[in-house]
Amino acid sequence: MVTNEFTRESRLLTPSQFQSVFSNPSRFGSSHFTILITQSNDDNNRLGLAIAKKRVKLAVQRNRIKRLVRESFRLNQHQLPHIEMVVMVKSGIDELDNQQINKQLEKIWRKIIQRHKK
RNA sequence: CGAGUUGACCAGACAAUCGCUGCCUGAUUCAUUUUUAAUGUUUUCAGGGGGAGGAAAGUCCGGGCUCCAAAGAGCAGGGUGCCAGAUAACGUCUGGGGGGCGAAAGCCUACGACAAGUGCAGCAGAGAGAAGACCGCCGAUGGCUAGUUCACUAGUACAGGUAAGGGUGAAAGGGUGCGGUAAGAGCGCACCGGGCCGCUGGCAACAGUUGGCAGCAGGGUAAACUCCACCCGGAGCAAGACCAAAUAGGGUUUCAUAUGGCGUGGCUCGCGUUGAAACCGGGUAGGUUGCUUGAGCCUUAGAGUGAUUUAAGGCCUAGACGAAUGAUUGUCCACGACAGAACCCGGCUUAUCGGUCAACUCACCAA
RNA sequence: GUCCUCAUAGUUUAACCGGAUAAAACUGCGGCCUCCUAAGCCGCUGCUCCAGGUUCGAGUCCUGGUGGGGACG
Repeated sequence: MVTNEFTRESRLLTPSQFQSVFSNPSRFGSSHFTILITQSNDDNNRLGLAIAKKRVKLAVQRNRIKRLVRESFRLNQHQLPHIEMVVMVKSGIDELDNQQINKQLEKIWRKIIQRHKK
């Protein structure tokens, strides 16, 4: 049975968890995203978000981006391998609309899946 | 109906699918206790109902709350500034007064005191403060020159007089008119304006005055120092409290007593704390709590011009913590602005697509 | 989230107690000199972050805003 839930177990919660990703990452990117991933220790995928105030000024826009990333991750998580990832953004992303952001994310997921099969 | 003013309210709607969060109910799992059963910082599932704003923002004021001593005395420092009231409090609000703008409704207003003292005003200008003679006017009086009717007249502009006029400047020591004079001048008078004293109205700010007094007055600047009146202790939920890994900072008793060091705004006082020995146990990472029922909202009635307040009845309306309200699709319309709670309230300020309602003013038309 | 600070040529600093032309160095551009470059010399470049207010007068004083920098678990 496949559910599209997004619980606390699918997130990075503590600073130490974030550190483990930052210490040994492989990078993926697009024009407005940078994604760091490492192999997960158990069966869960974990997502962490790092959206700097410097990159996106307004709180409304930051929230919007976080929601879109989570939503996309939620819908695609079962296709991904068991990894821990941190999503970072580049400046200018707040000028994109929802459809453009979703397209970019889907591209990245495909890249990650392909890379992992090799 | 047109132009405008003020106040209040709303902040796309509906449906389907997939998700997030904590609350309630029921079931389930686990743990503990004395078996039936109860409890819960346990696990999972189902159902129900709730889930960002008018500014949540800037952090500009004011409170609550918490710790520092229970927040205390003095100095320093800061704030406010017409009057009265409202309030928990305010730099906010309400009403009133003065001043300004507008045809009106109405709007704006840091608006105490330069007659307590000190300071400032470049350049220009003669002079910038109880002033001043550059041009001008006069030259009565005194001087000089001339005349002769010799106790006078004319001229000169030397002494000097003069604040009317010109000119300088942001600003030049009441205004207009008449009299007056050598020319002038509140020098005198009339009116206007202002001052002091009184009276009347008002709680007061202030207003009025057909009353009296003195010709009239030292202008501006206090968002210059200052004076006067009133107010303010400091930090902040990363405050603080509790449970507690690693590591090694503490409490009690006795002794000691520098008036030092540290803790609290800047200082002084004051207060707390300290150094040694013995005994006993303590608390960073992390977690829990503080955390939402509150100066709360709605309705009705009373008091008040109003801000507001009193009473009765009803309601519970976000509490997250790597941070919840979303995404996709469809339909409709006026095609959706500014923008996201983080301890909580009262304000102010700033950003903002539009829409609805009420009251009032002016103009036009009709009666 | 809370608490502090700063803003002047392209950059780094000045400008007294508010007083009229906002000063200096480096850089940039144009010119002179030189066969060319460097050096040297001359000239140019400003809404004092923005908007109001106080004052006769504001870079300076007051109020509101904008933008940057920093500290605290």
